[in-house]
Amino acid sequence: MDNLTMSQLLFPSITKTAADYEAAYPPRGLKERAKVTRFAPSPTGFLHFGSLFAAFIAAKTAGKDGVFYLRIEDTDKKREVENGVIGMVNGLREFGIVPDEGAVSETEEKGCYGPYTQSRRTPIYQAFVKELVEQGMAYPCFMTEEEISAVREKQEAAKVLPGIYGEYAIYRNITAEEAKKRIDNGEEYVVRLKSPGRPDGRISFKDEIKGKIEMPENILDVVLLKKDGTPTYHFAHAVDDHLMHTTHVTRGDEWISSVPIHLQLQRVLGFKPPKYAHIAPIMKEDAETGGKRKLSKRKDPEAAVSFYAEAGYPAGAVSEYLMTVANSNYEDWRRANKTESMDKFDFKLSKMSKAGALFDMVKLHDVSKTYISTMNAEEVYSAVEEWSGKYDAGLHALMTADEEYAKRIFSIERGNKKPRKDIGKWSEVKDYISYFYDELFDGVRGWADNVSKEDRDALLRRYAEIYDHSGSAEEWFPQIQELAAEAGFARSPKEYKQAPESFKGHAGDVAGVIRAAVTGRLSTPDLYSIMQVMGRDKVMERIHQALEA
RNA sequence: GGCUCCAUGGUCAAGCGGUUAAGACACCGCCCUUUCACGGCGGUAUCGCGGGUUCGAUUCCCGCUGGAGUCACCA
Repeated sequence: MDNLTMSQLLFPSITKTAADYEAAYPPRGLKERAKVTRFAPSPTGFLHFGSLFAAFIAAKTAGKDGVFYLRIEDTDKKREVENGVIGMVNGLREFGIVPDEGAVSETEEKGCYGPYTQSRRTPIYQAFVKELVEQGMAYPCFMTEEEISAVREKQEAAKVLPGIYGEYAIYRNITAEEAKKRIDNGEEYVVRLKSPGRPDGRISFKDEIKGKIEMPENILDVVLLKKDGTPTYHFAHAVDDHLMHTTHVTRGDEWISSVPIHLQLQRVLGFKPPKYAHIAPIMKEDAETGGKRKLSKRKDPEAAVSFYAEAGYPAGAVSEYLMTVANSNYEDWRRANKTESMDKFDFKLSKMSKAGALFDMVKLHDVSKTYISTMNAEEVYSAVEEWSGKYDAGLHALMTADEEYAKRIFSIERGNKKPRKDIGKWSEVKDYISYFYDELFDGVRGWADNVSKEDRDALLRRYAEIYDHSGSAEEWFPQIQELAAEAGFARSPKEYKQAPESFKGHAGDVAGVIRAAVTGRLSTPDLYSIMQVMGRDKVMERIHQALEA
């Protein structure tokens, strides 16, 4: 009877019961094995690469038959940031992650299992706590911060488990009368679980990624409701994931140690626990210690998802990388299914690695190169146009000034069966195509050292005379060979190798001279195509410039 | 410190009692080639240590070491 008095005292305005909410959140009518997952960030406005990874995993786990939703965990006002939700939603969408349900912006959401924003669910949590109080499973605790830290100090000195439990839980058996007196007196309190855990109890559960995990049972009287009536993460997790029918909780593995609390909460509340999949964090080599550590928002620019957008890594390429990290067999699948959508790949939580992988920027770059190599000129153009619009006004101006020209540049060695794998990120494009634009061209960067200056100049002068811009690709190379032969170079590498002493070099070296003059560099895509795109005037101009230099 | 997880090349990793210990990135070499790439072929390089169990351990068990996580009215 006292419990009932207590629950009324604590929650006089809560009229709905747990059963009411159970009825309001009926089971989802999903296919037999369909999974329900979620991504549940705090709306800090900062999308961490690790968070993106977690969201990615949750979305892939749900797949097309399941439901993936976005829940905003904003129970801590101190962490809140303006427009954090919309920032999060937009960040995810850039990477193709669009939740089936949940928050859409600060004020809107979609789906029938909401609200999906915890700050709007306070009465729900309180209804469940109220019920626990009625059952004598929860109680108000009036300890002050000072008292609690004094207890902790004592416990640490005595080398016993720190926290509020057993003899340290001094309000565990507080009467309704005393509670009323204190409340009337203006004292603040939290509501704690009256933990049924036994000191020597053990629990075990099967993690979908890590396998069987065994741990001591929870004996702490954890806080359910903070003094402002708002739930703690633990309690909100238990209630929300139950009501929203989450089947698989995917989250960072820093949560493993609180699983005993969660399991206990679910048991006390009469909920069936979800399956857990604890994801190992993406690590970073720490230059200072030489060891590994989590990718840090503070120290690592690449921890922010915005970093990749700025560098110009296509979101699709980042997703490809994420998937190779998540399921290493994805790479093999991708090689065998070059043009398939990633959605066709059978992602498995059980294939995830148990240990944290080191973030590999070099690998990302390679994945991105391969990804971009499959794009056609149109796609590359619009990506570069969009990227430069945001991050490189100079490049953007060139792109839009002559769209056709830019597209012809991007079409070189692209869209064929063996596409060139050159661009890794959009920020590389400017330098890569700089010689096509006089505004960007910075002169000859260096000559190959196997051709003397006299020979070079002679070659260039002669080439300027014979250059035929209207010639076809088939006619072009024989012309180079002809020029080579005239000047004492072999027509082919093979011919040169047979008698190196009788030649100055071979046709390739001659082409190299022309390439350096026209583009300023030793390494470019197919020269004939480049000259065709550039136009006769620019080609001749470059050759003459090189001669004068 | 207590509790917990993890441990194969420089990196990501396959492996699940017997293998020449896959594959990818990076690196090196060769081939192809008008250059650069792409591609093809090949190469360097890995089972942390010590005990068991076993005819036989990278694989199973224990210990050690190392790394990571967690011990809030933050998530």
